[in-house]
Amino acid sequence: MKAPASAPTTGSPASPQEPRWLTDEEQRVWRWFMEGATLLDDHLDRQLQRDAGMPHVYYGLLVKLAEAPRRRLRMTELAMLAKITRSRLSHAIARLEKSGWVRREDCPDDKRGQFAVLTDEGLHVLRQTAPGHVEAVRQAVFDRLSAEQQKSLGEIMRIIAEGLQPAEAGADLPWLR
Amino acid sequence: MKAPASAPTTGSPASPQEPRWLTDEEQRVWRWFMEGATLLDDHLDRQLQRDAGMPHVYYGLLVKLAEAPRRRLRMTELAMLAKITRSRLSHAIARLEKSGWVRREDCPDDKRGQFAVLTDEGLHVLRQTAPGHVEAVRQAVFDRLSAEQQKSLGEIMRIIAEGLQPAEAGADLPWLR
DNA sequence: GGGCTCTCCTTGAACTTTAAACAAATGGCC
DNA sequence: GGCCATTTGTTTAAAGTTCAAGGAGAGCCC
Repeated sequence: MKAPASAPTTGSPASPQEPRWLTDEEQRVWRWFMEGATLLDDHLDRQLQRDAGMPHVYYGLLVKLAEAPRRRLRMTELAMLAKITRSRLSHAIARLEKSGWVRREDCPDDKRGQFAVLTDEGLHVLRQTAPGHVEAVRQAVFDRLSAEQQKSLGEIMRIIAEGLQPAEAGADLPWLR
Repeated sequence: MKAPASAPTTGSPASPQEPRWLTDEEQRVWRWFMEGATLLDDHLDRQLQRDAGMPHVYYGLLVKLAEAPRRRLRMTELAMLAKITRSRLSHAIARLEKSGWVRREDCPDDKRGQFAVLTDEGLHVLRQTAPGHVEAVRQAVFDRLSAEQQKSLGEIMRIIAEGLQPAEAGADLPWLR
């Protein structure tokens, strides 16, 4: 799907080395993966845009804040938890601030630092929209999979995720993971 | 992760019905899913942006065109295959046209219609960059999963994808799926 | 303290995506 | 033929994301 099918099997490897093409079976897996992931993310994005007035990623930010100690997190910490760049987070928080769901606060210890703080209004939106969102996730994913499949899915995605975590990520931030 | 943990189990269902919250275990699965999918897509996006000068979705469009009969597809057909809106496709093709990798062609049968055609140059870029891309996919996914896991992953994602396919999609387009 | 490097976060421009509105062509129906 | 709903693809503007650059404070070494 994403790449030409199996390889024209060669004898000795050439200089740039014969690419390890995907087999037909691997291609099928890969195609379903991309298709499922795309459709799911688009679906949840539309659901949240409609019901909560924000994209999926922004919703995820509010959730992280809601779970944090005083409903607040340092920008860098939030960025790492949400797996997005600080730049993207800056823009996102600016938008959420404009919507009144998050406010910024200076960090007393470090004058460079900023906290993103979930406002009462933000918490309210989250409470209002969480049920609908969980239901959407359930209908799209959990309702359709057996207990075994759910377990597999978790393991598989954990493996993939951990493989892509920049090795040093969080190594020096003990309070992460 | 995406939603508060398990439910304050109620006796009788309330009016808007007690939300079917995710259990802790489901939450873990869901968190790894989102995290893995996000990291993987970002990773491949960066890989292709760096090596091919285009985002992952655009690369996917070139692949679809390369696999199509005369390296060409109607806009609507391509949009359905790639699971994107026609609007998005219009913009994408405009960009790819500017890069010289795709050209538009009028449809003789239907004056509204347009074909997107993969140019020789486009095919060349694809050939150049496919090996690197497959390798990236392999390293991030297939090299890390057992045969069993690969099979599970395919099945699971197929189930999710098919559940989200608008039911009528392609029903009237027999040449699709 | 002075100088150096690194970290924290923001900014602006370029690019991509979304959503809504639209023109043109088709196809069916009378 | 004439009308009307639908399909096809594009366009516009607003929203979101990426990339490279930069200001400002912290940390360290002398």
